[in-house]
Amino acid sequence: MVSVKADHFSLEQIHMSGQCFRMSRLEKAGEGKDASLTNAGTYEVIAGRRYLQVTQQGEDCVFHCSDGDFEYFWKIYFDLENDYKAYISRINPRDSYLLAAAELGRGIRILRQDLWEMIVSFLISQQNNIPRIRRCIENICRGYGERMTAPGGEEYFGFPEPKALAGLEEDALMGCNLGYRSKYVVRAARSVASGELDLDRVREMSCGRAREELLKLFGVGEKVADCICLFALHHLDAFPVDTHISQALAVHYKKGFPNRRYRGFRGVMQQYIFYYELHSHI
DNA sequence: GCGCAGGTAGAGT
DNA sequence: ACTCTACCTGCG
Repeated sequence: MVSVKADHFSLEQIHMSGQCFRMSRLEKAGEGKDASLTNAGTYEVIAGRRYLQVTQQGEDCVFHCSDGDFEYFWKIYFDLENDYKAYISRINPRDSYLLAAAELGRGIRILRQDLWEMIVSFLISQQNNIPRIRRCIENICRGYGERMTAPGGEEYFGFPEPKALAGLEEDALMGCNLGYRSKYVVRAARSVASGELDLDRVREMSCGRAREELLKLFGVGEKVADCICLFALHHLDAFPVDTHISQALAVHYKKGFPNRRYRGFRGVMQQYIFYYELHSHI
């Protein structure tokens, strides 16, 4: 168990920001509606083959893991060392829209998630909704991932390795409710398993080169490539434009988003806008 | 029943 | 270089 003070950090907001599809609030007796009001709760997070329970009450976070796992994995995963207040302070004081978005989502962090898992997750995300994306990924893990037991005894499924999916028929994952995205995932698994796409090399690449490389995958377009760059490779300048962002830009940034001003951390601003568009709606 | 949900590939101008 | 459309599925 590791206890830390985490100022302006919110598991709930990270959960609701829709960047991580294997994070869920654990329903415990006695934690009803009140819990969300005080920003308190316990979440279960599965990342690749790892499992974590983490509890937050206000600024106090308790990670239910060893010191080593916290220091060398989860602290990095949650980007706890990064100063997001510094990003927010760079917002144009006259941009009331972005100020409001950042204020609402100030507890968001850009996670450092597994590359392969993000490739699959965002292949599935296209023309889809978040609840179903979660179900699709859970189905894939249950069907093809390894059954694991956490130190605390919890049973869960790790995310399947490329090898485990590469041998499937292209439409096999329709059984996991992926629909037409099945062939995208199977073909991506083949590309990685065959070495055609070297994930370790992609990790070493610049944002632009990584994006270029990811775009070669069947089913990966600009938006999905940007999501992978942002949520797996932690290229904070990546700025995925989906339907929500596109609409927000059309309303609030008719002259275009101020890319110059936010260069280097545009992806953080993207998340504030995305979160705001999804969760501030009246 | 119909449109939409964190888009993309492929065909047609 | 654009614009248009089909595409699985489930929820309002």
